[in-house]
Amino acid sequence: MNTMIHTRECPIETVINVLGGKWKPMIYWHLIESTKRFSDLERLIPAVSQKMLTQHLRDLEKEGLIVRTIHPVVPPKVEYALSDYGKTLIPVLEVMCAWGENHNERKSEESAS
Amino acid sequence: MNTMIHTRECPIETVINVLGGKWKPMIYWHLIESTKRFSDLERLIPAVSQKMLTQHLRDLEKEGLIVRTIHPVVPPKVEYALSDYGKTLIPVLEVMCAWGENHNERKSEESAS
DNA sequence: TAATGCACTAACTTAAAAGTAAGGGGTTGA
DNA sequence: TCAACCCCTTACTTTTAAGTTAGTGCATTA
Repeated sequence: MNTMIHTRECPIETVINVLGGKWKPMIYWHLIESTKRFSDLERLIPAVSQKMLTQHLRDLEKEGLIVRTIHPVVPPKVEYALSDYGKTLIPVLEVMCAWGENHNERKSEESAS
Repeated sequence: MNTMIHTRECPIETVINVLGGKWKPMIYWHLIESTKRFSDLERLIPAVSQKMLTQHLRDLEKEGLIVRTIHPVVPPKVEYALSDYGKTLIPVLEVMCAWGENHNERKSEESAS
């Protein structure tokens, strides 16, 4: 029995915090397709710095969305994959994605007035 | 015919940008319930500063999610309401909310180990 | 007469996020 | 021998977001 106080954040903000880094949606997106190595992600997202890539991968790992597997070989091989739990975000992403696409449509139409 | 280049952002990021201010989810949330005045929102979200409230309301208005109605009376009366378009975000919010709640559950369980 | 409510705006400061640059350590290939 | 690969870490700077404080103008209320 714990009597801890649940000062839970707003669940919308939770989602935004989990995916809210500048590169997190893109990292997550690539991992939906398949397991990727650090260097794969660097190639797929050329504009991200190593520092930010590391940091965001750590964040996603802490949230339990991805799993980091180190293969003790030389040169080092580290693989990142969505966890089973991480996959539960996919339908959320799909809904967000659909709305976001529509919104982008809308905005490019209005700018083409 | 316009030949503009569509450098559209990732639709996930679109949603995050639209809702991504510190107080935007909460503002939006209160407006789902009903139309609110500026001072109503101040009362409902005591921690927000007037500056940030104004700024976020302007952002949401620019995105077309909310409508600002000025009643030319003294003292001034300004009402904020979700637009019809803004209401299309509700189901997205619901999906995000469900996942976020579950995630918060999960995290408070693991911290109660 | 003085304070309060309303819906802001502007100038400034602080905090958080992201970017930049350099290094490390062991191994293979040229 | 020397660079390249791999997966980072650290220290530092820049950029962006958010917070703080003060002020506006008119009208009602105390």
